[in-house]
Amino acid sequence: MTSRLEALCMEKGLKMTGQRRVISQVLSEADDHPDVEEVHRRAAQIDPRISIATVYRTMRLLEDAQVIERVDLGDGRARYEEATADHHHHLIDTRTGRIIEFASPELEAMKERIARELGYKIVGHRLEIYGVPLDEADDDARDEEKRP
Amino acid sequence: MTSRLEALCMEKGLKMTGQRRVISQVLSEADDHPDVEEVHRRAAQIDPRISIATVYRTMRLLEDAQVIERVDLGDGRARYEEATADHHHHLIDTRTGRIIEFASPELEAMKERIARELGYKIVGHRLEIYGVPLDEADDDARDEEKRP
DNA sequence: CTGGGATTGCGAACGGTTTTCAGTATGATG
DNA sequence: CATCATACTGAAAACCGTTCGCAATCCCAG
Ligand SMILES: [Mn+2]
Ligand SMILES: [Mn+2]
Ligand SMILES: [Zn+2]
Ligand SMILES: [Zn+2]
Repeated sequence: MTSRLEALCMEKGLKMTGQRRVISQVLSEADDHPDVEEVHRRAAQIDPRISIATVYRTMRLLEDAQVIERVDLGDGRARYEEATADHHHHLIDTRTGRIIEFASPELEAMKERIARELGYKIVGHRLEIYGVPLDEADDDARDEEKRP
Repeated sequence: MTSRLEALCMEKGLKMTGQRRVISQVLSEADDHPDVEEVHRRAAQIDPRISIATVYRTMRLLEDAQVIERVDLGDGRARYEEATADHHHHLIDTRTGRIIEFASPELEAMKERIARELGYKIVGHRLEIYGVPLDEADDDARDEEKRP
């Protein structure tokens, strides 16, 4: 069956090759934020003769076509997720690497207001929060108390 | 004369070499967000035999010592600025590359609240806004009207 | 002054990404 | 359904910012 992303690609008039079909499927089934190597790993499980170069090329193609979005989480590599109607940001658990998505209309509005006050119209923005679970953060505080 | 950053380095007990003095001076005099190559270019004007490897090493040293801060503006390389008491973010003019600094306690508070609601304590965060001047943005809008 | 650990310059190595190029597959056309 | 121009692919090389290994040099506590 054709995946969500494959359908989207056809709508956009992209030439559908076997490789693109496989990569589209992988990305449609993903509910995380895989990097290129991870996409390649998953794609290779479906068709082992897909090269990493093709994955790189396809990710760029899909990004330019606005089918997927690049996510920069501060580790050296690009991560990706399916493009969605609803905009969101990421909170990264620095202990586990777990990624929590969140959206905040108030925050978006505030950001918009700040730009306007500076005389600018926003064309893009980036926000990530790095954090540790509140209970484990307590542990940290206790640790520091013991070593002043 | 010893630069602000050189004094700071000595306070922190870092061994002061000629190269570190020059790089400290360059960074003290900078009021922008230079990348490593730019710092090297400026340092080489003072002492042409400073190598880029030493600049890389020194930037990391100063960053670890919290004397400077790394700024990630989304172009592939690391940029730096003197560490200041007051935290701020950057609005990048995508037309000119100009960087405007701004701070917003409300925004920081909101971000803090969002993390708390998700059960997290913030240990770091990143926010950049990319924009175009409001008047030029008007031009864009007009352009699009003419080509619907 | 001096000795020895820290620092430097150079070039090689690195990791993620892009490009080159010759061979292959796609899908529009007849 | 066969043909064919064209776009795409795999493999390897190039790229780019950054780090590393090593021998030579420098700092500074004694
Ligand atoms: Mn996401
Ligand atoms: Mn700044
Ligand atoms: Zn947002
Ligand atoms: Zn902030």
